[in-house]
Amino acid sequence: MIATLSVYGMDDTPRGKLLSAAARLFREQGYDRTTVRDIAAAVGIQSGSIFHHFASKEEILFAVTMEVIRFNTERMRQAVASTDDIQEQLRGLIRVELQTIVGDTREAMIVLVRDWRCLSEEKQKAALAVRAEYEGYWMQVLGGLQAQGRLGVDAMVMRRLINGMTSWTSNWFDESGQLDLDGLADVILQRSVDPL
Amino acid sequence: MIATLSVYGMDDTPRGKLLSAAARLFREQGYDRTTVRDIAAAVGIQSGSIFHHFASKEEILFAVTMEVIRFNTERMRQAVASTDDIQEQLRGLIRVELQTIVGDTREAMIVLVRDWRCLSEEKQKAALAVRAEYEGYWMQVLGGLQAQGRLGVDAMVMRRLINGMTSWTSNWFDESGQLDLDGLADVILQRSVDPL
Amino acid sequence: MIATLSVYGMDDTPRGKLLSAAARLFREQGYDRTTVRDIAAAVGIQSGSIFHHFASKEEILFAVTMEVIRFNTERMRQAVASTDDIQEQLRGLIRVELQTIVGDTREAMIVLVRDWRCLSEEKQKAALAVRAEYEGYWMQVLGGLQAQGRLGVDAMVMRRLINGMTSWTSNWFDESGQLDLDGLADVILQRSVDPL
Amino acid sequence: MIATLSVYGMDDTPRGKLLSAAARLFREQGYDRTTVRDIAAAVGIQSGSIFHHFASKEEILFAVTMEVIRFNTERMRQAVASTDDIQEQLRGLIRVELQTIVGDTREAMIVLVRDWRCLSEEKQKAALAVRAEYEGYWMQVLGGLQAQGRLGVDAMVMRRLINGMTSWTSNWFDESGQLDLDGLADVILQRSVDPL
DNA sequence: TATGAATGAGGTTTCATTCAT
DNA sequence: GATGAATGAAACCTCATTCAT
Repeated sequence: MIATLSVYGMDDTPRGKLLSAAARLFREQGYDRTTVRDIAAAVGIQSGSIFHHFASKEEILFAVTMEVIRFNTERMRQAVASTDDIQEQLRGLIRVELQTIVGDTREAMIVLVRDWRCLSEEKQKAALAVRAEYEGYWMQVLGGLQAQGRLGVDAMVMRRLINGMTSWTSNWFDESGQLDLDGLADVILQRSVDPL
Repeated sequence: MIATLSVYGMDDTPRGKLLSAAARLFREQGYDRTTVRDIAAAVGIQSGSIFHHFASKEEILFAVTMEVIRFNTERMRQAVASTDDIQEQLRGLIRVELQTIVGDTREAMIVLVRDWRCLSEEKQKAALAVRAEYEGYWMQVLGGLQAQGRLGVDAMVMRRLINGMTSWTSNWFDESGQLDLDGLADVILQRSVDPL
Repeated sequence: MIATLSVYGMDDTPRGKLLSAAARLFREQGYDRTTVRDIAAAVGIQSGSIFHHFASKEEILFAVTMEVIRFNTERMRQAVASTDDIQEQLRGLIRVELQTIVGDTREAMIVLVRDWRCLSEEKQKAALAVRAEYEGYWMQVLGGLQAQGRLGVDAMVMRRLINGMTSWTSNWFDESGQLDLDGLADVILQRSVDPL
Repeated sequence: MIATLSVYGMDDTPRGKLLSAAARLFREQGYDRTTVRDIAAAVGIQSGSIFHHFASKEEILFAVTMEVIRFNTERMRQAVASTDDIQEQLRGLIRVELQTIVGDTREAMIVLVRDWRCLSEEKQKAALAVRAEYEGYWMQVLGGLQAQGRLGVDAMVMRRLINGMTSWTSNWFDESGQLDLDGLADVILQRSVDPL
């Protein structure tokens, strides 16, 4: 059910390889502890050559951020579009968000959360603007459920609680464990919405 | 109901003032971006003088980490000891954990989560060892509820979900908003455990 | 009265456009602060393409230097040739030198003085050799006046004083001000030579 | 007659030695071509240590600039104060300016002129503000002579011409030559002012 | 204990130049 | 002739840490 597109822009071009390597290194060591030399070495070029592709180290972080936000927003759009049943829409959103956090965009998502403050305020604003669509899907679905009286709490608060549960999975979830991703999504769904 | 001890070690001594200042700066700027000079300036001494109190910058982070873990573990112990009703014990744990994250130890808790990886593996292990008691209280209570069939999911998984919800509050919770801390604790409790 | 030839070599060819752009940029930013990219961008090509026209960045500076020396030397020759009256010859030299410094070769002349030391010693020597003819005209005329006892000071010293006055005009002279170029030339002449 | 104070701030302190070395290197190689390592090596410290004394390389240039302006302004003040005869005052100004350019502050004066544009606009403004007093002495004296009808040209223009003659001496004057500094000053004076 | 100058390794970035296409 | 990605040396600057005073 989950789309398996490769992340926009993280392709086989020099730029794409740089972004993939950077995302991995940022995740492993943190943005501040990853040197431009590290990134260059990971793709087999000299550190100075990086600056033909990105104006600064921060631009690399920004690019990683934007690519992953755009890519995952598109996934969210698809999840909502795939059904008309609002509860199933929520299940889809949760599944996809879990997928983004423990699956193919895992590296970038961890970076996105942890190194967010390493972006300048300007860049944070730009990223938030794109992120708005992503959150829009959540509010649309949770708002609908709240209107049906099935949430028991404000939609925004519920979004925050779900977001906490999903993002925290990066710290513990083991795909080879007993509980699989869809199972976890179901648990979270069950804790979030009352049955009709 | 929440204990209002001051955090152990973050007292009026030079060392304590250093720790408070460091926790705040680490939270604001991140560990890597906070310089020893920043910390020294915040308490009005020279950067070289810091090394009479701590052997290295990392020792400061470690000390902040350990102080807050010990302090909050003691709070957890009290929360469990304050009642025999297992559901009330869980409510207490949730309340206290929220309190640690948005209340008096907020600075240090954010640092604890975000800058965890800046500690050497050795120090991480040492901190985890102390943290074990903290998590022990949770497993005792959640394990009890699971034994009563009131959890609907593995106790460990539930702990992770709750931990996600509580820790994420640092990103959004506003004490001056409509929902207060106890109200939020109740919402989380309700989502976690089935009534008898 | 002043020749209005365009500077040799600074024509409409790619090489000529490069030289003009370089002279302007060197004047504005200094040789060291002007990048090969700046120059390339100013004429709408890529930086790598510059090296089809010049072997190195320094060769560009050298070419600017040589073009302007040759061009202005020719002007000097004409100024001396245009009259037999020795005082009028000096007036012509002063006028032309002022013209080179505040007029059409202004950019290059400022560069010539200020960024002289950016040329290798070898190139400095080569440029000085060509410059010798230029200074020759001055010495011929001032030497003649000194022989007539109308200088009151050694011809070489007088040449240095005049050169100081003329070259310094790049720092202050405003063509739209009250004093025009010929007027200034007359003032300098008057301060240099005693009447018969 | 010429004061032989050592330049303010260019004393035996680390900072003073740094300034002297920097002035010499800037003069020899130009500001842009002088590296922080060069300066550090010249006084026998590591390059990083420079930044305990100056916040940036540009601050060193600025300090050199300001010290020499202040020092020479004080000399000018003394030159004017030393006599009431206006023509002798002018002789003093010329002598002192020549002294600043070929004598003890030679290094810094050449730098001041040639690398002026390497200062940020902000710093240029700050330096000009201090320089105003220096130029004030010239305008006071030349204005006085103009009022007596002994200048034959606007005082401001005359100041520019003299400034050209004096500053250019850095390119040619040889103290061991036939003409000494006072002799040169007399020549310039003679060319500038008509006798009563 | 406190100071503050010094260290020295290492960070990001710049840039003239090269070269395969 | 032109391109533009890559090089690699070197630039300025940062910063945890040391140590004589």
